[in-house]
Amino acid sequence: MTTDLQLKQEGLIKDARKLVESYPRVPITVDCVIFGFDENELKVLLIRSDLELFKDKWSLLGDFADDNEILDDSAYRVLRERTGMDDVYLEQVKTFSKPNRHPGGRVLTVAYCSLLNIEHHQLKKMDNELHWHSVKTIKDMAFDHHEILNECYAWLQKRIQEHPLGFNLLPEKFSLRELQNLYEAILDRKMDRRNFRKKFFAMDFLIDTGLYEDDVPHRPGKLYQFDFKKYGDTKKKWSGIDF
Amino acid sequence: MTTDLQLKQEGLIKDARKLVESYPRVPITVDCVIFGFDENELKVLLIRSDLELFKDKWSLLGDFADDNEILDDSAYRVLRERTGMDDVYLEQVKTFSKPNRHPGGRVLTVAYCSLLNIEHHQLKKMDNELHWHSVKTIKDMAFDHHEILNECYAWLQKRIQEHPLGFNLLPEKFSLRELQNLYEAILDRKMDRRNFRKKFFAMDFLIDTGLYEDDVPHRPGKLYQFDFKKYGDTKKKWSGIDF
DNA sequence: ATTTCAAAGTGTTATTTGTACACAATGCTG
DNA sequence: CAGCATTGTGTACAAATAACACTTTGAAAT
Repeated sequence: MTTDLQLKQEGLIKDARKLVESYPRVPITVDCVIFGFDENELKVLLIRSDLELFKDKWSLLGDFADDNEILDDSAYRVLRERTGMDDVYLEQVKTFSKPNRHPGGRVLTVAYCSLLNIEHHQLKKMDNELHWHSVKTIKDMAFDHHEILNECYAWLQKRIQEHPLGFNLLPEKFSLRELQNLYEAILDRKMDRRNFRKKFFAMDFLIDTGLYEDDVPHRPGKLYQFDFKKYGDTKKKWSGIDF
Repeated sequence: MTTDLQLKQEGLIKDARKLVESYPRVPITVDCVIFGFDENELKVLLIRSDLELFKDKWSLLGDFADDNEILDDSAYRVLRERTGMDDVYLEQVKTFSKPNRHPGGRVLTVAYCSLLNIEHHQLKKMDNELHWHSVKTIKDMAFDHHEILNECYAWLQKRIQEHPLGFNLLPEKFSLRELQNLYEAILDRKMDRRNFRKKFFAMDFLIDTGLYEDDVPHRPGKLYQFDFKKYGDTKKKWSGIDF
């Protein structure tokens, strides 16, 4: 049964469609800034540009958005396809729209920031086009990807002081030294060991596993886990890392 | 003179263009969440939806992006066209991409947050389609605009504690009471008057104009200006409003 | 003129948080 | 079993925050 109202609705939707179709369209990509932590350095996962024009340059992991795909899903898809990992921390950071940022014409890209544990990620798909680069020294990036990286890095520095993101970059069990090394690498400054410990213990989100490091040539440190559940449940304030 | 190298370059660019052209395209809009402050309330400037389908709903100020326009410029254009104002605070907040967020088909929108002084803005263009609404009570918004508003409001709450944005919402000269009312309205909580003053004076960015309020039925307060120059020059830390 | 009112303006104290700093305990190595 | 490197811990001082009350001022009402 088709009522007048339904007919009218359909007409209005057709109008809306006509309006939308009268405007220019732009190809959309997502680019993922995938951070990892290894050898006490913050790393970013890059791929050799697949554009012949940029054949000596490194590129963020990205792809064109599929039709009717919400962009968060596009970004998860890129991660899955490239790293084989599924439950990775991911967050939208910023959209880049300079008309000439892509040599093939206007392409708008939405940058996502992602954090993963390098070791856990088995690199099944780690062909020789993919490499981890030190964030501090990487040069020669394709497109405007260096600008995107810088924005995401700045975003991360700010974000990690407000939320417990860092644990996504560490193994499930970690020592306090590893945790501090991570913070020092990301924030690019030294912190006092005693105050660092005090701060984290005061937050009360670290679970003592009862285990110890076993591959160090000195007194081994305790291993902890981050209590994601408690953090999620209590919504207790993450008191911020300021040092 | 055309060298081989130039020819090759042109070939590569053509390839790149072909690649880009093989992907789907999406219409892009910008939507501006324009905040104002009036009657001790945070307001947002909305327009009656121009879509017949949403004729009883309110819409953010937005427009489709022009060809080859960087989106920041699109947003400034929207502001200029709608409010007649040119030097308005504006910042990109987030991109929204749900495939069904627009009834006329997929439209991606980039949300911008903007702060302006309601009184200063002469509303030359203030036809009766435009209205200031209380952020706390507004309902019946078109598209996913309520979601966008909420994200921008949350963004503002966070941002105003880290940067001196609030002054964009006030007249050039303002009393401390007005400033505090602004913070209380945005952060939605009461603050201690003495500590508030102490904090702002300690930052040392308030210029005493020597003038006083003159339209109040009680002891008039001093009027201050925010020292944008000093703030910009010194990059001195904005110590944050926590109360 | 005097009183009343409402908000401006001001300081102190207690508490919490941040910072600086040093020494004993442990487990591995040779 | 001595030496080494790193873990683990506590205290004192400084700075920031939070709580709190009284005096001053100018306009309005009487």
